[in-house]
Amino acid sequence: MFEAVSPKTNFAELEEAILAFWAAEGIFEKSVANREGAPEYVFYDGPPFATGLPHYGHLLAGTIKDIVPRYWTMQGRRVERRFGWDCHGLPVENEALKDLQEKQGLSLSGKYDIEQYGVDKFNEYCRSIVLRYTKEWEIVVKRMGRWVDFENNYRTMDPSFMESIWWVFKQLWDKDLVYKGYRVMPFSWKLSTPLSNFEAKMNYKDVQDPAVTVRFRLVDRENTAVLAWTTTPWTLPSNLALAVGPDIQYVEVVDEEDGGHLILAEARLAHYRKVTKKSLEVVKTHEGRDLLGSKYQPLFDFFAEEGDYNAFQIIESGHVTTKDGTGVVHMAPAFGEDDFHACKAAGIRMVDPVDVEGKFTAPVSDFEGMNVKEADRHIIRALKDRGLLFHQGVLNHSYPFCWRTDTPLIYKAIDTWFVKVEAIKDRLLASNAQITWVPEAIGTRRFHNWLNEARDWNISRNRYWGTPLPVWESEDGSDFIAVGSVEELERLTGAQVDDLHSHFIDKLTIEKDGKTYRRIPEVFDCWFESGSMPYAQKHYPFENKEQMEANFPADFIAEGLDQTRGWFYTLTVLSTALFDKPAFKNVVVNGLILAEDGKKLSKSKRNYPDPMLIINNYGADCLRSYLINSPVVRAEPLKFSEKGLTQIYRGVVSPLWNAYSFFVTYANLDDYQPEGDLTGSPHELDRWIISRFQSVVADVTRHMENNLLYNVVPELENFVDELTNWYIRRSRRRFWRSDDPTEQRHAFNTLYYILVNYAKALAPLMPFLCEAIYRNLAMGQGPESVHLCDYPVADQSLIDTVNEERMALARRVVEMGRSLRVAHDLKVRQPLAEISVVPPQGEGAVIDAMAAIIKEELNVRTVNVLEDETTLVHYSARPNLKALGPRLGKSMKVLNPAIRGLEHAAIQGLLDRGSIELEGHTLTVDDFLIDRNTREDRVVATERDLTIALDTHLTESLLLEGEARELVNRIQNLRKEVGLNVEDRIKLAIRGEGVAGCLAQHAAYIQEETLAVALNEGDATAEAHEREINGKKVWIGLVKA
RNA sequence: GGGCUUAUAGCUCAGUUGGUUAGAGCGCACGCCUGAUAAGCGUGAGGUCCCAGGUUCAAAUCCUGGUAAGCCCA
Repeated sequence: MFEAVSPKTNFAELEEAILAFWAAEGIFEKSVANREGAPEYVFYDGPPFATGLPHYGHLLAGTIKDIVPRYWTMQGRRVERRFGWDCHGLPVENEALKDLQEKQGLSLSGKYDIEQYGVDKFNEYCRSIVLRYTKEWEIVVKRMGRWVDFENNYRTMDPSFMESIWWVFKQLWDKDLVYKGYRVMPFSWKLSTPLSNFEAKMNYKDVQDPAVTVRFRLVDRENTAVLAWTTTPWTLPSNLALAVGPDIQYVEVVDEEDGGHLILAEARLAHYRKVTKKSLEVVKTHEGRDLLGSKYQPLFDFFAEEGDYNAFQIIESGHVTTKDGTGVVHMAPAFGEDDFHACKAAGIRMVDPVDVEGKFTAPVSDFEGMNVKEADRHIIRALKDRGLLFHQGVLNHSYPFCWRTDTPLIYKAIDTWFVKVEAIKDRLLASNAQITWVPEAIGTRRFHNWLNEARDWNISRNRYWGTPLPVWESEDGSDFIAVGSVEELERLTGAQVDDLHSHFIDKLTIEKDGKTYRRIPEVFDCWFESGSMPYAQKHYPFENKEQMEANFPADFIAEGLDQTRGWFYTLTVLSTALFDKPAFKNVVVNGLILAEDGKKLSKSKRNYPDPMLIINNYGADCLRSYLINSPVVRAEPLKFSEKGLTQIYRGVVSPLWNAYSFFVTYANLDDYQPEGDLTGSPHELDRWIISRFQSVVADVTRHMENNLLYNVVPELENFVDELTNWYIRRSRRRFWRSDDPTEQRHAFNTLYYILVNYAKALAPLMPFLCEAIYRNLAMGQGPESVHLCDYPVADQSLIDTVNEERMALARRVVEMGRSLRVAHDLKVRQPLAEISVVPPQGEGAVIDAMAAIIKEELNVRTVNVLEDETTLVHYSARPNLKALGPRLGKSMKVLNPAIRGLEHAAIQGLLDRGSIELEGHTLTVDDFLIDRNTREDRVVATERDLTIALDTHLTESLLLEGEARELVNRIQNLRKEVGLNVEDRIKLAIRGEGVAGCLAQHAAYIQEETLAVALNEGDATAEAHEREINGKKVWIGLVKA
């Protein structure tokens, strides 16, 4: 006996019971251990931050990361799955700062505050909070059915992980792929720290800033100046160049005030005439490129010596526009990213006279110690006094402010360590070419373009909680030592090292050749850390050397689209730099999950349902299937909708479960045991569903091999429909009538085979339901879990194409028949004498073979195969373009209307003779598409090569039979109304106009269908119910026998 | 501003190498249901394939240029 299965099972409870079973029996561990010695299928898990709770995006990625490894496990591979945590970085530091504020009232903001609080205390605080949500993560991830090892997880803050990062860095160092440079970044002088671009975007304000237009006097032109405009006057003392656009038109105008000549963009002239109320007459025009190389006098002489190093000349920059200003841009390379790059290209050195608190330093002696913003007005005054100020105005604009302190940000060059990505660009592209991307365009276009335009990678951060850069700098700044392991550090410093965080190692100094080396202050970008994951999770090369090398690169990873610039990139850069290989061979990229209204998921707006609520309502299997059956698996956005879940539930989960419940119910009634050859039934329907199932297995296997997960669910929906709404519905009686035990056994064997193997095929996608079905049906035979089984293989010998085609034709006839009945208001309960079928060429025998099914489905007495259809239809013709087009080309222009104009008789002639002459061409039947058009006086339907007609003439006999069926229907409804069980026997009484004739013919049929042991005998009239049949009244009474 | 993606029925989406009358589900309308399932079954209506050009005998499909939305970068 199988365990009874209710069609109304609570799936959430069922899933939890299965989770308990997996945990108790260690099924996940067994699924890995069972494949010991088998070829590995290598999976890398991208580490999330545990500073927040998991959302749908994580659940989706987790589902993909579960389905694929489960599939390959069943295909015989050993798949190790370790969870990882991203522990370092700014998000953690910010969380810590917030926490310290809330819990201890400490308002630490910026470099000095943190250093005063103590980097050791701060880092340890970060360490203490970084894993605080891991328990919640584990609960949700497990509840989704994801199998992943949380115990042997990796953490980017583990000493072993950090040591491998050092090793990776040292490799790059030794390959000369690391250098120190500058980068212009948003900078908070209040916090004395650079901010990320992301942080800089967090607090924009509308403010008024001074907008000054300044004269830069040319050296070799008497009384001529170039005008440049800026909203940051404090950067003018650091000016080292002016930039123009080579293709921009410039004009030279006369300033009537002093007769001097001024140069500015033509497009900006009108603006300046307006604001200065001067006529500024044009005396000359210049192309931007003609101005390149012109020397000018520096505004101030603080950095006059830079003139010897290419400064104070006009250079070009692609960023110059004529939207505002003068079309000439003042360049202070320390304070603008575009300035920095343009000056670097022109060979100009950088000067930075502003300290970390935003104050001018000694070289700018006039303003030394003054905050830059405060200095603005003093600088303007100085320029005015010296006649260099052309115009002074005010600009309203949106400007970034520090999100922590609300002070204006400045842009400032800071020391930065880079990896030379540009130098290895070709190798990166070569690595990418070895990766299979789903969807393909991400790899061939998006990622390819990104690599192609890659700039050197800034790997250092001026923060605290991270893996320190293992670089020690000599006191005079002339020499660096890079350290690649703990052992090396211990050897160089003589100290014992247990923890690599900065508060443990920064005090260690290295003495070499009489010089003292101290560690530089920077820590790694956390992307460098996660990009080192393939090596660091194994503590490579300090441990697991052979194991790691044998299993690199990964077979598979799966992450979101945002990782194109994140993990996908850093993995690829490091693996290519180190080993000239990609870090992964296959990747599935998922898109963004949005709320139902198309907006971003937002906790505060509550525009999406809580994941745990969804899981409890629909089950994790349903959620998994929904997520996987959506555009999000092709890297497009998904609007999360509960309706979509209902659809999966109704379309796949519920019918599958009901089919299973149906099987168990009847199998138990007849004490069925699977025995013998389960696929040996000769029955048409059995062979059909078994054949269809092989195709499904073959298709799903193909999709899984290619990681095309989004193709899987539609395949299943279609099969479930075929299984329940055709196979089971058509086979129902075979399961409950045991007059032919062999026939019944075939039916049970078939359905048993389908369910067990379907459970196996679906197990990676719906691990819970499949486990439940498998465990009940297997009855202790075979492995204890479906996930320990091998994946089913499509058996080609069971595929019967002829059978499938026959069934498809029969289903088409039935569908068209139903459509005809509805269109002509002929209800199915009324039997009809005959259906005439004009089958496609040569398919007459098929219709004969399928006649029984057609008769029953359409309630007709006979199926008549017609060879000549012309009594039912008349013809029209269209050209078969696929055949004619390539052959006749342009002639189609005349042939097309000629063919469409052919009359019925002409087409009939074509069909008889096989060819026709038209417009000078000889055309055969294959060159045409013949349409059959129904004649309006007949009940005829036609569709492509198939035509059917219903004989609607109702004889007395047909009417009586129809009446009998109506009676059965009313009686069955009554049985339900009075609360009888399906197996209860009844005594029946029927009275009414003209029912006598019907009863005389069909009493036995009525009794059999309604389980009536007596008809119109004895006491059954007591409770007579009035009903109507075809406009006539009948009275029906029934009592339980 | 740049790169990529998307645009097909009221909604969510399929649509193969260019080929004829472009499909599904939901929703809607009508009908059906006691022997698994009302979270069911059947039938039907519903389309300017974003716009404009181009290539071609033939374009939802290929090309060019727009428009709109999304993601990433600046």
